[in-house]
Amino acid sequence: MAVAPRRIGAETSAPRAIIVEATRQLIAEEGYSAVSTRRVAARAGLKPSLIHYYFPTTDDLLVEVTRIGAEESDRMIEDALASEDPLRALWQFFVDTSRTAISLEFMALATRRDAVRQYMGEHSEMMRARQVEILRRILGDRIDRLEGFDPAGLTLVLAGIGRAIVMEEALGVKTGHAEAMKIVETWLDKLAPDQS
Amino acid sequence: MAVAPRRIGAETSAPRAIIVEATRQLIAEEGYSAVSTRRVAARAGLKPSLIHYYFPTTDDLLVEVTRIGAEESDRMIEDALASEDPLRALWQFFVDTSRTAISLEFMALATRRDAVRQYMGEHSEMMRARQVEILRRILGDRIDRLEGFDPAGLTLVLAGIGRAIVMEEALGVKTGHAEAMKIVETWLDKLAPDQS
Amino acid sequence: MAVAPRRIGAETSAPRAIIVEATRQLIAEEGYSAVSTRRVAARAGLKPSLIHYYFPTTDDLLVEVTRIGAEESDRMIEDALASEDPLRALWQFFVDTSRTAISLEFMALATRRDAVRQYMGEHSEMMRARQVEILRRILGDRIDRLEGFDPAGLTLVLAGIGRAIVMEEALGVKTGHAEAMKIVETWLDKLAPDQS
Amino acid sequence: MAVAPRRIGAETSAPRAIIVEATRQLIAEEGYSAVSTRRVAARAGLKPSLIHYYFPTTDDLLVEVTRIGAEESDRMIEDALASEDPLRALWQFFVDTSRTAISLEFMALATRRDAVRQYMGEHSEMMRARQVEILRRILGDRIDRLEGFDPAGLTLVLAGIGRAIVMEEALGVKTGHAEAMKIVETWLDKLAPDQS
DNA sequence: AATGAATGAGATTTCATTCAT
DNA sequence: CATGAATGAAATCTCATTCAT
Repeated sequence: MAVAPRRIGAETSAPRAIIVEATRQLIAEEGYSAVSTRRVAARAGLKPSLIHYYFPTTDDLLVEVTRIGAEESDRMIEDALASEDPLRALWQFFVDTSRTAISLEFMALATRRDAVRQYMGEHSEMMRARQVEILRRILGDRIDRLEGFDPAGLTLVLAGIGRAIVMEEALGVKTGHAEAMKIVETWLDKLAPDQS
Repeated sequence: MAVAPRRIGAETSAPRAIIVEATRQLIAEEGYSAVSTRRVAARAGLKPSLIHYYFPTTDDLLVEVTRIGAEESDRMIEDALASEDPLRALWQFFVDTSRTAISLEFMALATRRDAVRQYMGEHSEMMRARQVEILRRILGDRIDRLEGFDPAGLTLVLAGIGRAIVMEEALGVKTGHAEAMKIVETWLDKLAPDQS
Repeated sequence: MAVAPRRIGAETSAPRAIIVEATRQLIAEEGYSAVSTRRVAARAGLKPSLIHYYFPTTDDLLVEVTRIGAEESDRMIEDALASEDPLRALWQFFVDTSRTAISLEFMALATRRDAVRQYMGEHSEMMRARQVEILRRILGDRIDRLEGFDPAGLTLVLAGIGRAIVMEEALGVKTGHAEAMKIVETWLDKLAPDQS
Repeated sequence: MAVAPRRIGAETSAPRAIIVEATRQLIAEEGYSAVSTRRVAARAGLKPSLIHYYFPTTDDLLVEVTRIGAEESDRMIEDALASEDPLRALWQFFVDTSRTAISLEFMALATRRDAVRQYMGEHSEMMRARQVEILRRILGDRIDRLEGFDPAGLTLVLAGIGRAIVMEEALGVKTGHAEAMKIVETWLDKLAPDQS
């Protein structure tokens, strides 16, 4: 866990966890711009000063929340990759509305905060590599059933389509969603393990 | 255009256009959260009060910038659809870094501002429908060369993949980009008009 | 009518009357602090600049509205004094909720605006004298039926009690209202003309 | 006192008391509309930000000043009711220019601020009831010396006449004041305890 | 007779951060 | 380990008024 060396409060201290969770909720419900010392304190039921005691700057807090969120995503992706039909499970993860919505917030946040961007970049690269590694092993030659496809391209393609669907749903856009999902299903069927 | 009847100042008035352009630049360079009376005024070289004279609320300004940006996108998409290889041109548009980056900002903005979200939703739906209409006519039976594909799904798939590539590039992520582009190129080749 | 010599728009011009009426409504509904160039213009359906064209300063407008309101009160008081039972009619006027509420606004306004205070003072003094003159003539010796009473004191007493009742009603206070009205009725009965 | 649980700073903290007192003076001298962060800070000799540290919203400050002012009135009324000639002492309180002037300001304030109106309404009702209770006990049957009078009506009548006199004095109106005071004196004489 | 443009001032509120205890 | 106090900066918005046309 040795990630942030200059952390002050003990990593397992209750207030610290409460603050991080309150911030996560705030971002999920009102967007990253709603994150402020006061708002977080109010939601956590703690004094504003305590937020700064645990997280000297707002950036520190945002990076930590990003890190915790990323770790949760990691676990979900690992679970997906370890399931019976890893590719289909991965796709389910990519179109999971609640997860993707907050992950888009983190992405928007990354464009504003250098510290967050750097963490997100490194972590995304790492997770992409991890997915590719697993998929390459699991899919093996089956990937050739889709002309021009490669595991690395496939993960990006699925992630991009999933995110687009979730993003557009939030805007009320519907045209093309069912059709896009059908296209993806065609691929998943072709690559499914039981398809001998 | 007959959009905002209570608009102050002619649509072509110099300060109005200057304000909108300054705001667009600000969003492109520093994100939508950088938009504030002072920042816009400073960049536009105008007095802060004048911003509110033309745009009573920040929402009014943001909606206008969104509208102007959407109109520019419309023109680019129409140009793409009217070109020799419409699908490839559309794809070029979707991976155009400068355009997509700011469009992602508008999307993030939409999650925070009701007025922007509504406009974005309606406009996106409209443009999606327009693309589908044109592609359906242009591609005709050629769409069957790609198993499971349909024009409506195709536009979403291309847009999603394009956006993902641009977004990840901003984070410094590279794995899978070349491979994803190769997958798309395979489709574009198959659907290209000259491939009789 | 020769009241304000430096008036610009013709006194009978339509916009002028519309502005004054809009301001009166604004004061009645939202209090004098709601009076501003913009708010008045919005309610009158006119351009903000036009308000300043007719009333160079906000004070000019407020004094005019005060004047018009006072003139209306004058007419109502004159009607009361000319009626069959002038004293009872006067009392009815003093407890008329809608009239008294706005008159209290004018009073609050008077404490803030010198021009309004001066006008209000002079006008109140004049109307008090007018009421005393009429009551003295009408009541004659009947005033002696109330020990220690005098027409001048009587008008102030009735006005004060009426205003207190209206003011307190606005606050939701009820205790003593019915009893106070009963006290006043005792006086009115004693002084009534038909009581030979 | 246990009124505002979320109050920042001890009730006796120096800056807090200074702010409240500065606000009270401001209201007394220039009216409630003169109350603003800047004005209060300037008069209190404190930084504007500190005002909002102690009173997050202007309403919070106004309600507090109203509450403090009401408490002072309470004490004065209790003193009056405990004196030798309670009714005369009460009347002295009602025509005390400095007290009544600011109390009229609070009343005007109540029409604009919901929080103040509610507090004022509840408090006025309570104090009226308190006065009635004491007067009923003290006056006993003597109240019958005034035809049609009742303790509840009497307090309202005295308060209304007193307020009217103070209010009109501020406008420079004089007619009827001496006469009205004479009427009240007649009542006070009749109800005085020593008149056996 | 009317109006659009412009602007300096100020109101209200929120914020991140520092510091002393 | 925690917190109350304090503050400079800025965000959003409203306002009265002036001026040129």
